[in-house]
Amino acid sequence: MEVTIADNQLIDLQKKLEIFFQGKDEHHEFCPVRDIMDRFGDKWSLLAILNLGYSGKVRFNELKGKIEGISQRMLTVTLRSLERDGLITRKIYAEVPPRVEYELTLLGQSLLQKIWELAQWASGSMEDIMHARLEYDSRS
Amino acid sequence: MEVTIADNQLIDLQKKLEIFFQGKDEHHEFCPVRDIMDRFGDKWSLLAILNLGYSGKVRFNELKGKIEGISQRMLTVTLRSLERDGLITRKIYAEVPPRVEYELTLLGQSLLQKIWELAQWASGSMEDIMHARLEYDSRS
DNA sequence: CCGTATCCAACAGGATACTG
DNA sequence: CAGTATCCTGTTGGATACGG
Repeated sequence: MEVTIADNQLIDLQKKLEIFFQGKDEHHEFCPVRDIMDRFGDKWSLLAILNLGYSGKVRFNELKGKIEGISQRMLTVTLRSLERDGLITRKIYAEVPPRVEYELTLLGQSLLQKIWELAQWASGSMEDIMHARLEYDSRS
Repeated sequence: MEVTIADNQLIDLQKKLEIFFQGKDEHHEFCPVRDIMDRFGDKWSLLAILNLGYSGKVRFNELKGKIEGISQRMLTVTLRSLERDGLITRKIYAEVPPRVEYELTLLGQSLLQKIWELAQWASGSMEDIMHARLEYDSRS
């Protein structure tokens, strides 16, 4: 029986998952995963982090211009949440008019790395997914 | 001026982001990222994929038992969406009582790999995040 | 310029009851 | 067993107006 590289990778991953699953309390929430989504499973966090990674240090309205379609309210909410989790810093300059600059922390940069990899996956898999959808929709 | 490894990695990533951002149409949605979230940004998809990766081939109610708190309706909805995107397969056995088995496709396994890496990040960063939160909350 | 406050609509998703 | 169908609630996030 032939075993492909993909097979080996899956088996490898399954072992890791086994350890991961067994590590959790039987009646406790499966936290790390839930926590990922709570961090950037919303509508704007991912885009905010990507733009901050791309632009470096950015002012509020500058960022607002870069994230197409975001409202003032949601940008504030999103940035506050990221700041609270230590993913970005917020620097206020006591000028008139006021200037506020946002920037990724080291922790934020490490998350950006992961998000980037995920974006790569999405980019590379888009075609497969679209094809699968067309087929699925044509069957029903 | 000293340049750390982290600095280099960030600069590297910024270059990649630059290419990525410039590649998109100026007035077009930033798709790959949005698409990621549409794929598993909901409440249950991630957990479903992780459990399918862990268990291999699973029946409906078996999976329902593994994903704590999910309703019958949401499991159906989640699985249908994953199936539509070609991430899992659904095999119906014409028996009485009926048996339906779900399994990750190769595409699904490749996503699982990415999710696993993300879960690792979340696991490793949890402490930092919690610390940041405590500090943030104490300041306000 | 950089927010906050308030109100409101849309939608995700839970509870329950019913079927092939 | 493996789902639908229906109803209903809570939360997300958009629009708008106002404040430091």
